[in-house]
Amino acid sequence: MTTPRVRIAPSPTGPLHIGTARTALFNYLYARRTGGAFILRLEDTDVARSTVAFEADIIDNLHWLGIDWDEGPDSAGGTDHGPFAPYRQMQRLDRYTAAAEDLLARDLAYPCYCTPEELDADRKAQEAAHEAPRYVGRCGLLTADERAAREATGTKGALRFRVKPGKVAWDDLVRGTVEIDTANLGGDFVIVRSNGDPLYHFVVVVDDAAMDMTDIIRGEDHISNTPKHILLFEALGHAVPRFGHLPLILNPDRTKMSKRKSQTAISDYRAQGYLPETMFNFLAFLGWSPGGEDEIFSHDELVARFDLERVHKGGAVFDKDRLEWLNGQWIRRLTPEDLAERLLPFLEADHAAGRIDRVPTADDLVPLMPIIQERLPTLGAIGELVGFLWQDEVVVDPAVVVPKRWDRPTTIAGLRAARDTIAGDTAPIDFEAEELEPPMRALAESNGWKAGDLFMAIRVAVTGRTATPPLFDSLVALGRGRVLARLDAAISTLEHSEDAA
RNA sequence: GCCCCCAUCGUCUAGUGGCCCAGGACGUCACCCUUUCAAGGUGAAGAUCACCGGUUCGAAUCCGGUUGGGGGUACCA
Repeated sequence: MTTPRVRIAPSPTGPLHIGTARTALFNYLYARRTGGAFILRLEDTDVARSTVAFEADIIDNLHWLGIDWDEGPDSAGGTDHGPFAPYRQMQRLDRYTAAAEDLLARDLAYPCYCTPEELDADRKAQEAAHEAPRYVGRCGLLTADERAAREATGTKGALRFRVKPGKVAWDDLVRGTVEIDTANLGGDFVIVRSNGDPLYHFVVVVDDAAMDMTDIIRGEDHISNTPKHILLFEALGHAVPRFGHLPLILNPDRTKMSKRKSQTAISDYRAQGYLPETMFNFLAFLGWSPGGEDEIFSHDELVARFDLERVHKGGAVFDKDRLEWLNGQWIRRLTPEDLAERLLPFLEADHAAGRIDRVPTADDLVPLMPIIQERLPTLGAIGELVGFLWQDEVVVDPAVVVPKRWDRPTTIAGLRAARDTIAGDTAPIDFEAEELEPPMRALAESNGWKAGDLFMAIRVAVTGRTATPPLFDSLVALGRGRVLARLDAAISTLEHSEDAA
């Protein structure tokens, strides 16, 4: 058996899509598992919609996920490496032209001069007769003289591939035998536009043949295109590769995952603080599972276990809740240093957006990791969790700072007592969590307060919010000076908000 | 319409003829832990394996049909 050669061939007409990433991942995993080659090829023939920015997004995010390739473009707009370079279709146009001329010369394809109006009329007639829309083959019968006459008038024809009657079957890598009658292909299909641009079905096969692909692993939405591709491989005189069709990734309503109904750009997940480890792990489990009950697998473990035979046939809904849970699992597996490092860009973004007033260093962050690591669903949630640490001042809502069981005067008294205790007026204390807690509990007890109420009042006064990491760790992180200042500010706010109480 | 694919808890899935009146995970609920929020622990609810017929001593697993869902039907990719 020859070494497998597989590829992912995205169009740079949009950012890296979840579905494309999953297909890339399965191909990558298959190549790495079998010792084969994984190739990236850019299908940029849709010039109007392709951009280098999208090219960069695709390459960058594929790398971010931990996927690399043996042949293909190294960077957006850069050079390609590999024995079959170039790997960008716009740089391979001469090959499509040559292949098209070859098919034309062998009468496996013919020029079609039908106008859009004629084609439209055909379609309408078929629709009225309740027939499947198909090209009627009008131009397939033209003689050489008739063609010459058309050309003489300056009419440029599109090139149509002759679909031969019969059935095309293949042994799908994930579904077993699939058989389709070519009568259902819609007639002879266009492979080169009248303006000379080669079309998808044609270029994909010319390239897959030229690049010696052995296995075409792609989405289920390509099943009905496969007969066309097989016919083209045969016409080109090339061995037909194996095909494997992956189940679709679905929106919650079970339709094909789309930008309209779901978040589909990998870059968006990245921007929200999902780890590449999470995405790699999660995507691998969409339509595949290793069989056991473990669900958390690293890149290397996945490479070691991946098996095309265990790929499912049914579509899989993209479950964001599950993604978030998995991200939490991966975040908790990071070392404090690593987590702190990865958090920095998100803090910078919060700073740029004005949500925090200064950005801590990684060294500032590391000691905080024990109290935030298990509370972070995504890296992007850092500001929401402990942004109060880097804000110059917090807004305290008088209605929120008063605990449910307390009234305004009690809250003022409680905050004052806490302030004095921390300030050391009544009893000097070291500013460490273990040293802070006992005197505060004693304070609550001597006043007949529930410790939880006192703590909540302090929490809101100092952080502006009701949900935070453990109170005393938060106070220590803030520092004595700022804690005192915020307590004073909160007390003052309360004193001047009689009606709110 | 036509062609094709698919079908186990709400979701991701285990299961390849007996170990399954179906196991795990997410989510949900309850309890424990607890200064809040998480995390963690324990437990619960949740699937007559879409339905109907067959094959078999025995079917979620094999076969046929039905229903449902999805995909495709371009001079898009």
